[in-house]
Amino acid sequence: MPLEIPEVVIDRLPMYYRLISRIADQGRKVISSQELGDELDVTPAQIRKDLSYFGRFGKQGRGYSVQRLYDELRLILGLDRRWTVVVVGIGRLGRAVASYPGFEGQGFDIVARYDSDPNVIGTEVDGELVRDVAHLEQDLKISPVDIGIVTVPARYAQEVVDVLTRGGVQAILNYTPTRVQHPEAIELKNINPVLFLQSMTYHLSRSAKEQTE
Amino acid sequence: MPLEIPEVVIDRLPMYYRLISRIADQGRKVISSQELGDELDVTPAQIRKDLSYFGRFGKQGRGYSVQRLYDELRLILGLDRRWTVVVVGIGRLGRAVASYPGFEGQGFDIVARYDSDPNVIGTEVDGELVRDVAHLEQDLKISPVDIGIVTVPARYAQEVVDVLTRGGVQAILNYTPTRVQHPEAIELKNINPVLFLQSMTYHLSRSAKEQTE
DNA sequence: CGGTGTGAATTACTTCACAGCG
DNA sequence: CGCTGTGAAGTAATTCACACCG
Repeated sequence: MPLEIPEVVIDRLPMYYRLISRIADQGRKVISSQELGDELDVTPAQIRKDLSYFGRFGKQGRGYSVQRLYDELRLILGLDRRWTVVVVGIGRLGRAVASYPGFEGQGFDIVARYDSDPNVIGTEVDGELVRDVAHLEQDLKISPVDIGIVTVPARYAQEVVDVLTRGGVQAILNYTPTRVQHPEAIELKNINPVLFLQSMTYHLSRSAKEQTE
Repeated sequence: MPLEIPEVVIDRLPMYYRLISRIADQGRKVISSQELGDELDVTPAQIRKDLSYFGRFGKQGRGYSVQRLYDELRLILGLDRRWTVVVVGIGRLGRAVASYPGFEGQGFDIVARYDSDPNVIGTEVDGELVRDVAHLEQDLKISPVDIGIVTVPARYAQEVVDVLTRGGVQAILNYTPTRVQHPEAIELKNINPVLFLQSMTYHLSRSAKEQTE
C-alpha cells in the first residue's frame, strides 16, 4: 500500500478533506465518488484512485461513508492532533494572517508572533503580544514549534527561514516573493499572488487576441 | 508553434520571468538554461523545452540573452500592458492585499476597493476611498476592470464572484476558502493557506513516524 | 443494480541525447 | 567547442472499463 504516493495526490487530499467535512456538517451519511467529483471538478475515477492509495474506504454499490472518509482523511493528513505555528513579520499581511480564524479552526495554533520593529514589538495582535524576532531562535530552542509562517519584507526572507530551520521548525509557509534556500528535510511552500495573476494574464491576453482574429 | 501548450508550462513561466528580471537587474547579459535551472530547482532540459513552445530565443553555444528572454516572457505573459484590478472586501486581509506594493510594481493597478461595512465604506486605504460594494456591478459596467480579487468572508464569496463576472471581469483571484462556481471563460485561481499547511502536515506526520520506526 | 477498487490503456509531462549552429 | 532546440524515449498521471461485492 505505501508504495510511493505521488505528490499531486497529496496536494488534492486537503481539498477532499475540506469538502467531506462540509458534507459531514450537512448531516449527509453517504456519498459517491461521482458526487464528490461533481463538486470539485475532478473525475470520479481520480477520486477513487487517489483514495485507494490509502486503503479501501468505500462500500460497493453504496459509496463512501461520510464519517469514515472524514476520519480517514483526518488521520492521513495528520489532522488528528494540533500543530503549533509562529508568524514572523507583523506588518499588514502578518497581522491578517495571525488573526485569521481559519488556522485555529483547522488545528493550527498560532503560539507566537514576531517582528523586528520596536514600534510593533510589545503591541497586541488578537490579544497576544508581539515578540522581538531577535529572541526567535532562542525561543524555538526552549519550546519547539512545528510550523513557521513568513510574512516579512522580501529581503529578510532568507534570514528568517534560516533562523526557523535552525530553531527546528519542520515546515514553512513563505508569503514572500523570494525563493529561499532550505534543507530538503524541511517542507516549504510559497504563496505568491503575483505569480497567480501572471499566469492568468497569459490566458487573458490570448483570449483578447482571439476576439480580434 | 501554438499547438496546445500544457498548463503546467504556463504556470512555470511567471517563475522564469521573475528570475530573469532579477538577473537583468543585476546587469548580467547572457545566461544558460543550466544556470537558470540551478537557481529554480528545475532541469535545464525542462526550461529549454518550456521556452521552445514559444519560439527560439537562445543562441547555440552561448545561452539566452537576458534582455531578449525578459522581453519575450513579458510579451508571452501579457505584461507589456497594465491590468486593472478591484479588491472586494477590505478587512484585514483585503487591506494588506490592497496596499501590497508588489502588485503595482508588476503592472497591476488597483483601481478600486469595495466593502459592505458602513464603518469601512468611505474610509481610506493607501490614500484611496473604499466604495460601497452595492455599487460594484454598476461601476464595472461604466468602467470595466480586468481582474477581481476577493477577500470577503467566505459566505459572501459566491455572491461577489457572481457580481464580478456579471460586471465583465475576466479573471478572479479568490482568497476565500470557498470553492466558487464560475463561467469557464473566466480565469479563477484560489489561494487557501490552510490547504498548503495540510499538505505539509501529511509529510510531517510521516517523518515523525519514520523516526520512531 | 450501483458504485468501488484496480489493472490496463491512454494521455500528459519530463528527460534524454544529439544534430546543428554560432 | 558549448549550449540550444527538439524528436524520441522514458516516466508519471489520468482515465477507462469491468470484475466484484453489498
